[in-house]
Amino acid sequence: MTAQNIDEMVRRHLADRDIRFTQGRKAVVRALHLSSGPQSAADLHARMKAQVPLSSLYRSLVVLEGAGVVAAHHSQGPVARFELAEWLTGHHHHVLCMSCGRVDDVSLDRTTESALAGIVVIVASKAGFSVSEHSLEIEGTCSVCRSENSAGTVTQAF
Amino acid sequence: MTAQNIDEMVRRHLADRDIRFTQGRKAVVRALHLSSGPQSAADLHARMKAQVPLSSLYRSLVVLEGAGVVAAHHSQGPVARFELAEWLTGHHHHVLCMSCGRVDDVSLDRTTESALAGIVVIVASKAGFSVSEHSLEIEGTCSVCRSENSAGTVTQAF
DNA sequence: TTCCTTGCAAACGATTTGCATTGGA
DNA sequence: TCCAATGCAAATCGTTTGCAAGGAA
Repeated sequence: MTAQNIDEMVRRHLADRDIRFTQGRKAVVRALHLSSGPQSAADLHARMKAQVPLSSLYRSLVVLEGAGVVAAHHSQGPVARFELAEWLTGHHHHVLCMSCGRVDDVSLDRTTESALAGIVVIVASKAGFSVSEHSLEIEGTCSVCRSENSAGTVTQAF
Repeated sequence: MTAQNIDEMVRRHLADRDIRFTQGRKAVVRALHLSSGPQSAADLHARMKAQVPLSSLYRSLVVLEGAGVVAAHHSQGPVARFELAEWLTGHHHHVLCMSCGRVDDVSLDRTTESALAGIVVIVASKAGFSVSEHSLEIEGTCSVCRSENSAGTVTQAF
C-alpha cells in the first residue's frame, strides 16, 4: 500500500464522516504509515521532528481513533501505542520483546488465522462474551536481544 | 486452592528469595486471591477498605511482581491491573468487555490450549522471537452489557 | 462570518519517590 | 540491633483540557 493510497483512502473515510483531513492529521497518518509497529505519542512526536506540539498530536490521534483510522494499544506498560487501523494495514498480531520493549507486527496465513479464530470463539463463549476483536499478544525476546544476551552484553531495560 | 495454601506457597517462594512476607503483602495476596479477575490498584485499595495507603499498596505490588508472585496487565487503558501469577492460579486468558471494562479469566481445555500454543510458536518464529509467555486477549461485550443494550439501557462507558 | 483546529500553559489521574518513622528477624 | 517496610506528602509522567488565536469553507 503506497502512501498516496493510504492518504486517499483516509481522505474519503474522513470525508464520509465530515471530519477534516488537516495538515496535522495527514502528518500523523504519514508518520504511522512509515512506522513498522505501534508507536507511542512520543515516538511519533520525535519522528515528526517535534514540528507539532504533543498536545496537538494527541488531539489528532483522538480524532483519528474515533474515526476508526488509527487503533490504540495499551499492552505495553503505561504508554499507549498507536497504529493505522486494520482496514488499512490488514489483520495482524503483535510480538513484544520483554527485553528492549520493541513491538512487531505479524500476520498469519489463512489456515493458521482461521484456526486461531476458532479458538477465540471458544474462549469468548466460555465467558459468555460476544467477540468483537481479538489480538494475540506474545511476549518473548527478539533476535537482537537474544544475541546480545548470549554475547554477554547488557540488556537494555525499557 | 485455599487461601491457606496460597499463603503458604507464597511464603516459601518469598523466603527462598529473602523477601519478607509482611502484613501488607499478605493482605495484597489475600485480596488478589479473593478477586475473580485482574484488579486495579484502586480496586484493591477499596477492597482492603483503604486500611493501607495507596502508595504502600503500590510498593507491595512492585515487590510481589518482581518476585514473580503477581502479574501486571496493562491491556485496559491507563490503569494497570494485577493478579496472582499463573503458577498460583493456573494458565489462563482474558476477555475484556469494551462496554463496562470488566475483565474475566478463562482457561482452556488441554486440546484447545495446545492448539493455541502451536499457533503461538508459529507467530513468534515468523517474527524471529523466542516465546516466553503468551496471552490471548479478546475484546468483546459481556452478557450483562449485551442484555442492557438490547433492553435500551444506557451503556456505561469506562 | 462561523465553526473547527491549533498552540500554549495549566490541570489531571495513575504511579513513584524522598524522608522520617516503625516494625520484624 | 539494624536493615527493610511503611506512611505521608510531594514529585513525576503520560495524557487531557481551557482558552484565546488561526484557518478553512
